[in-house]
Amino acid sequence: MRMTKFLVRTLRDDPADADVDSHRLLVRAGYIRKVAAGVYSWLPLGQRVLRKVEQIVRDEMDATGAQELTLPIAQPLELWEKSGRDKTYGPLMFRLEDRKETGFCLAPTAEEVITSTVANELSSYRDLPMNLYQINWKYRDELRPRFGLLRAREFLMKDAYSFHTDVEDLRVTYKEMYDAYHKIFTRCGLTFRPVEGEAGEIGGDINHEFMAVAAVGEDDFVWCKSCDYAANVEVAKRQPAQAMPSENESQQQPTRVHTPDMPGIAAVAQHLGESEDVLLKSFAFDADGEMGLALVPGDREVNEFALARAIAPKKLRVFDDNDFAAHPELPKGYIGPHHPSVAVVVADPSIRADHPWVTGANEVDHHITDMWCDRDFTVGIWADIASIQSGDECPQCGKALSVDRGIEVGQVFEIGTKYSTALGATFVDADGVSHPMVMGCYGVGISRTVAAITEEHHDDKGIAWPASVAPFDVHLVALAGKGAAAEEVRTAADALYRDLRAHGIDVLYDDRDASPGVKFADADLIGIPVQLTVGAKGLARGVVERKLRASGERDDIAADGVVAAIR
RNA sequence: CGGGAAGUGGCGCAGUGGUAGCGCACCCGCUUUGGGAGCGGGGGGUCGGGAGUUCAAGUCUCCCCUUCCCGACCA
Repeated sequence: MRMTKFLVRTLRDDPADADVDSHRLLVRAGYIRKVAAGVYSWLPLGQRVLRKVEQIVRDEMDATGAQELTLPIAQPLELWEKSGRDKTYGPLMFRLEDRKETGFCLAPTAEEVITSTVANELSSYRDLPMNLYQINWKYRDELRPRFGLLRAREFLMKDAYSFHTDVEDLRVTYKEMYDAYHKIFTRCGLTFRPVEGEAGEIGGDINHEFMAVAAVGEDDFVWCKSCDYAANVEVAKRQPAQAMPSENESQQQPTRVHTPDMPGIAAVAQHLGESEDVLLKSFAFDADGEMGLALVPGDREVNEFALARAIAPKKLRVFDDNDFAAHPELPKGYIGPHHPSVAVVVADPSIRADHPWVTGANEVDHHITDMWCDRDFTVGIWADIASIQSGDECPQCGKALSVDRGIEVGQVFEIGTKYSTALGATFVDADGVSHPMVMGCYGVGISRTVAAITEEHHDDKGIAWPASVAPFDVHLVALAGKGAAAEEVRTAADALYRDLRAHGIDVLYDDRDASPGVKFADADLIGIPVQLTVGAKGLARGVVERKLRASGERDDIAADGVVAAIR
C-alpha cells in the first residue's frame, strides 16, 4: 500500500482525551478515531490489526471443530424477558423500539439467541455436543466507558456457546477452549495467565478469566512468574504462614500508650518507632448480629472474600459508620481484639508470630504494646484472611508471587442449564427421555485484545506490533529527496515494493514527499515490525537498510536479496 | 449516579466585555532531504447548544448537551 493513497494521518500531539498508552498511540498513529464515548471508528490500519486478531481467533476456534455463524445484533427484547436478563442487565443494555414499538436491544451477548436457535434446530443426543461461535459487535451502555478500547460501549467479541448432554461432556469442550485460548493469546504476543474465577453461587460453575498483564488493567490478580499459578486476589493463596507458638513471651506486660489523633497504622508505627507489621489491624464486622473482629498484620489488608468464607454460614457485613456509632466501645482506629463484647475473632495464621503486637486500646487516642497472641487475646477462627502481597511465596512452587493488574481478554465459563431451561433447548436421550442441554460459553474480547497488545508492545516512540498481528509485514521507506540520486532511489524503491508484494509480503510503502525525520518517526509510531530504508547512501553501497522495530536492531541487506532475507 | 475538570479551525492550545488568534496539519511557490526542515503566500472557525444581561458576549448569568479524570458499578 502506498502511503500517498492510504488513509492514515498521524498526529504529532497526543490527543487530549486519551491517557492510557493504547488509546493514545492507536489514535496518534491513525488506527482508530473516537466517534462518541466508548465508540470508535477503525481506520484502515486499525481494521487490518482487528482482522489479524480476528483471524487468529477464527483459526484456533475452527481447529477445535467449532462452527462459525452470525447472530443478530438487534435482538428482540422478548427473548431477554424469557431468561429474565432484561432486568438483570437493566440499563447496561442499549434499548430501542421498532416502528411498531416492539422492544429490541443491541446485543451485549448472545446466550438467548443462540439457545433459542439451537432449541429449534437440535433435538437429539446424537446432535450433541455442538460448539457454535460468532465474531460480532457487542454493545454495553457502560456506566463509565474509559481507557479507549479497553472499556468501550461498542466492542468486537468472539462468543462461543457449546451444547452438551451432560457436564462431563461439557468439561471436554471446556478444556478444548481453555487450550485454544492459550494458543490464541500466545499467538497474539501477550503475557497472560488464566485465572480461576470465584465459583458461582451454586458452587458448581467453573470459570477462568484470561488476564493480560497490564498496569492499566481493571482487575487485580496474583500470579507466579516461576510457575503457572495464578488466581484472582479474592481467592489467591500463599504458602501457609508459619504458625509459630508464642513461647518466647516476655515478662513485659501490656502497656497502654498515648497515641493522640492517630487512627491509622502508619502514624502509630512512626510514632512508636515500630514497623507496620508489628501492629495488629483489627477489622470490625457483623456476623448475623454478632460482633466480630478480623485480625491481620498492620501491613496487610483483610481479604473480605476470605473472611466471608471463614465465618460461613454466617453472613459478613463490614462495619459502616452507623455500626461504629452504635458501638462506642470499639472506637474506629483504636480497636483491639481483647474487648469482651467481641463474639467472633478471626485471625490470619501470621498473627501467631513470635513477637508481641501493638493493638488498639479500645479507647480513643490510645494503643497497647506488648500484646501476645493467646496470652492477652484469643482467636476463635484461624483462616488465611490476609491479602496477598507481591513477594509472598507461591503456594505451588514457593517462589515469589506478584500482584498485578490485568486486562480480561478472554473468559471460559460453564453455564449449565439456565438458558436451555428458560428457552426450551432440550434433547431426547437414548431412552427417549427429554433433558435440558448443558451449556458452556467462551468469550474473547477482540477489540480489547488489540488494546492489550498495544499496552504490552510499545515504547516512547510508538507501537511495536508482534508480527502476528501487525497491519503490514514491512514498512518500506524511500528517501528519494530531490538530489542527484532521487530518481534512482525512487526507481529502486518502487521495484522493491513490487517485488515484495509479488512474494506475498504486505508492504506499507512510504512514497510520500516528506523529510526523512518525518518518515522515520511515523514508521516508529505506526509500529510495523520490519522497516526497510532505501536511500542514496545505501544504494551507493548496493544495500537497503533494515531495522527491527521492537529491538531497534539494524543491518544492511544486499539490494538484490531483500525478499530472500526477510521472508 | 456522586466528586472534579474541560468544550475556541482536522489535532494541541491562548484569548477577563470592544475587528477571533498561535503551533502542528492542509493547499501553492521556491529552497532543503538520513531522525518530526526554512522562507513567502493561502484556505479553513454557527467559539458545544439555547435563553438572557449589555450599545457591544468566545468572555457575564441561567438551563441543557457532550467529553475526560476519581469513585461507585462491571457475564
